[in-house]
Amino acid sequence: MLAMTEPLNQLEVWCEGKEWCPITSTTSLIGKKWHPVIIHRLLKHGPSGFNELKEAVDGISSKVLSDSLEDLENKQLVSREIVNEKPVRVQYSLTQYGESLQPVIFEMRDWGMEYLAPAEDAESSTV
Amino acid sequence: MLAMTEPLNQLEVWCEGKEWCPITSTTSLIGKKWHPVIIHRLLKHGPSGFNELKEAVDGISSKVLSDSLEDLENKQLVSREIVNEKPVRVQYSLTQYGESLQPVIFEMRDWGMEYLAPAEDAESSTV
DNA sequence: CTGTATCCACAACGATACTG
DNA sequence: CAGTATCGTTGTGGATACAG
Repeated sequence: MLAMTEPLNQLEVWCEGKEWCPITSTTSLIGKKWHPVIIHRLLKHGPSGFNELKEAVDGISSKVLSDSLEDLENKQLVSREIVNEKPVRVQYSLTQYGESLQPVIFEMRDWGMEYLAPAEDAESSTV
Repeated sequence: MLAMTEPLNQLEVWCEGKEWCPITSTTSLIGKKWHPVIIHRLLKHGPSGFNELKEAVDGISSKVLSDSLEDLENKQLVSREIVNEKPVRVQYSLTQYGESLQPVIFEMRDWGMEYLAPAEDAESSTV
């Protein structure tokens, strides 16, 4: 009811008619634990260095971040560029393809904000 | 509470300030392989039986579907109701909470539709 | 029809330490 | 700064068979 009404008809065929499923396809790309957070960070702050990401994500280890970035690179969602040789400086950024995920990531974020936010007594903080 | 513009500022704090992250929280709920597809199916077709889901999802085994549904139940996203005793009939449906995920799931689906759809020469299918 | 019981395989994650 | 090397643990999924 949101936007399109026509193109979605195809969906019924693909998704319920088996064989190919847009959702399964999408999760196969961003379904790993840290992928959405990493992508979100890149969406919000633009190109970032390895350690910048490591700080921002919080909780992720070097290895897992490294693995995740490599995976995202293979999937063409993130690009890796060496900016400096001396003190090695690498920059990770979203490809156009990766940026197209913005609506998905933001929707996930917004939902989490609305339904999973830790209890906040802020409203009735007048007490 | 849906259309918020203010609260999002909090996000920067929570998500980049560490500690709590809406995206990580969301993926911890629907981040498993089949969860999004199952939810999507329930969104589109409403309450369904076990085998109905098994058919619809395509590729999922009894065990994994069972495990997934149990997990979704524990997370309060899906409710399980026994409709009939004779020939056992069970019905799975989304809770209100689960239904609230619609924007997220649809966004994933739409993105997949747009960017991952298998090449279609449908345009020139006049043959 | 609606599951459970097993068992196995492998991917994913995490902690720690080390390197250019 | 930007990773890699190990190693171990757990998670997740898949195949098959069986059961209420």
